[in-house]
Amino acid sequence: MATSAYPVGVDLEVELRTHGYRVTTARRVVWDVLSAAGDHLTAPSITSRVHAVDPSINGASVYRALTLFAELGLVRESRYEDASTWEPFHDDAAIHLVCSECGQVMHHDTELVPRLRRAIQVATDFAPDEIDVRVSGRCGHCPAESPA
Amino acid sequence: MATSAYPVGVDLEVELRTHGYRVTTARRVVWDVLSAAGDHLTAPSITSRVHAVDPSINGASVYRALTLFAELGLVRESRYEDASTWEPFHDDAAIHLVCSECGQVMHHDTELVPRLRRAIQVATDFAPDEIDVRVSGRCGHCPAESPA
DNA sequence: ATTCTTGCAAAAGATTTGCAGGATG
DNA sequence: CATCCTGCAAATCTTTTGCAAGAAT
Repeated sequence: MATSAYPVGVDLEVELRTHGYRVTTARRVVWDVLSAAGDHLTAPSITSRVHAVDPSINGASVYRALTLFAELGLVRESRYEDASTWEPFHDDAAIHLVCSECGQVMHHDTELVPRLRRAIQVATDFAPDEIDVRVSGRCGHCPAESPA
Repeated sequence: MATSAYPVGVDLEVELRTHGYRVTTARRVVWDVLSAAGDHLTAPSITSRVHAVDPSINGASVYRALTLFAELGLVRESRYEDASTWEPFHDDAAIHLVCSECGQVMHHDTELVPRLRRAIQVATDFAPDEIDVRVSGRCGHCPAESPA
């Protein structure tokens, strides 16, 4: 059950080299973790996943990789006030379905997002930029709550 | 220019007393900050706003109040992995419009949210619970970027 | 008066930074 | 082989918890 719902479509090595940065193990592993995860992750959770792959990679390097990726526009850092979560940049129309049971995250494309954008433009004086939709619930693989 | 876009509609004192908790200054101030803010806030930002009102309230009490409010269902704690933000509980259909310029947050009700819920139910095997929509952009009061 | 809550302080966890050695181009 | 990156460790900031004193009922 691969979780990757990300059409990654970004060659990390090319991106790094193009901008004069070096391709290193730490950066590759962090990128792999982000690509595989499919949803916003906090730095600590990214770090622990990175460690599962290669425990020799230091936490500080994870932070440095994330910061770099953000500068390159490869990941999006969501700052809800001052708490950060990170995920690979992806199209607006993809919304997040987060299963409360198993933590699995799916992406779902729907024209309702562009539609929502237009609705906002028409109904308000707000000029929308990014739209972030997150839905919690139960995925198809997790059994419905049995009556206790 | 009141920011409060929240139809609060909750009497904190009643909620507390009903459940056997005491009405204290700390709890009242934290509640006021949340009600006035209008969007997800992290604990540190809540704490600093609380301190602006009453510096004698300890940071630990802010955390304890938030935890209590969450248990009472008065606020919603959004956990994106392990980072938390808090806001007063409100109806699903209200989406967040966050101005990147001035930080102002507006709520906007739209039937597209319930519609989105139905669309998910129909198109996927995911059973949606809470839907959280956040839109960044520029509000009507902030001037469009002038060509540099 | 009773006991729930708070403030304080210390502990545990998250994030940033300086520096010397190691890997990359 | 020049220098970019990393690991380490220390510093800083966020969040949690124990305990005795202070408030709310």
